[in-house]
Amino acid sequence: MGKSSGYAPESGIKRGPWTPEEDKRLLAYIQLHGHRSWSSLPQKAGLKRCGKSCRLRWRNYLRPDIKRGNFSLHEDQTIIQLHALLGNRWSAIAAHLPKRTDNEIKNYWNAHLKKRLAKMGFDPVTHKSKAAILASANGDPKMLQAEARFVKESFLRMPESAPAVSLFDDYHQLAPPIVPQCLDMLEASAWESLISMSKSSSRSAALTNDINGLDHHHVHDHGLNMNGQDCGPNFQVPISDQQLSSLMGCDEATAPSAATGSMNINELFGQYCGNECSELLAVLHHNIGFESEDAWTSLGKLM
DNA sequence: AAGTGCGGCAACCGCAAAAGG
DNA sequence: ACCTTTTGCGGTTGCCGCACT
Repeated sequence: MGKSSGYAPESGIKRGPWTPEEDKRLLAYIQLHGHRSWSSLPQKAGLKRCGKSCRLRWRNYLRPDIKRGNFSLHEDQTIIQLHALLGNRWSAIAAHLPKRTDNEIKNYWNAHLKKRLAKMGFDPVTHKSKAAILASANGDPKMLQAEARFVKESFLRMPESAPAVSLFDDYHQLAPPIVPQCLDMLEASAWESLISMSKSSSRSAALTNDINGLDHHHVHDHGLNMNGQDCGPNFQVPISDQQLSSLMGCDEATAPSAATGSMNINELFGQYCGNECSELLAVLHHNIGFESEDAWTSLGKLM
């Protein structure tokens, strides 16, 4: 494993996978003496490893307070949120996920979450929808304006659900004073797409001004219909088959039909996320907080 | 059953920051 | 204040096992 494995006779230092015997020795030594100096530890413990390797093995595998195995939905959510805030600062992210190592989180991100976000049409680096990035690249002033407003709103938003451990104890030390208590990029990206889609709809031209005047909190809290009127959580958004197909990145012919020209918001998320993202849909459900279970039941049928 | 391709994960490397002399 | 050593972090690599042909 690793870049170079096996025994390096010239230095007497062993590399590669750890054997159970080595694990046992390392564990026994640390339990007895602690690990004050990794550089001298291998010799004292009778291991033909470098201190760095011993430290890594302890940190990522042998430590007693390590949870291994599948990540929970809540952990997924926390990682995505923290990554949106902190980027690839795995140790900082791991600090907020008890019993998970930075290495494990990094691997999990690269192997699973990154791909899942990409599949949903979000850029895993910026956590923005690819449609918005494209519009930004094209310099669409309306989109840029909307995006700026959206980011601002996201940052000013107060939390509805706390992450596994309060991340802002540390975060306050790194960031300017005005920071979000909980920035949910998933939600933000989803609403961003939704709003920009509504704004670009030919059928909703008359609404554009109305929607321009609304932020996603308003939408979240009240919902709005095609006329920009509050109408509860089951509000409809205008969407054409063409828009839906472009959103989903497939042919109009193969995309699910929007049929009536407007979709229930929950159905829209179902279409948008695809049928393979039930977990993320559940996260969205949790964060966005729709009260209508019926809508989510119908969404379940979609999947 | 054997071969091949791919994804997941453990472990390594290089660099930077912190600590110690 | 400077140099050396140690520790910590993020990126990358390569083995292993599973799925597919």
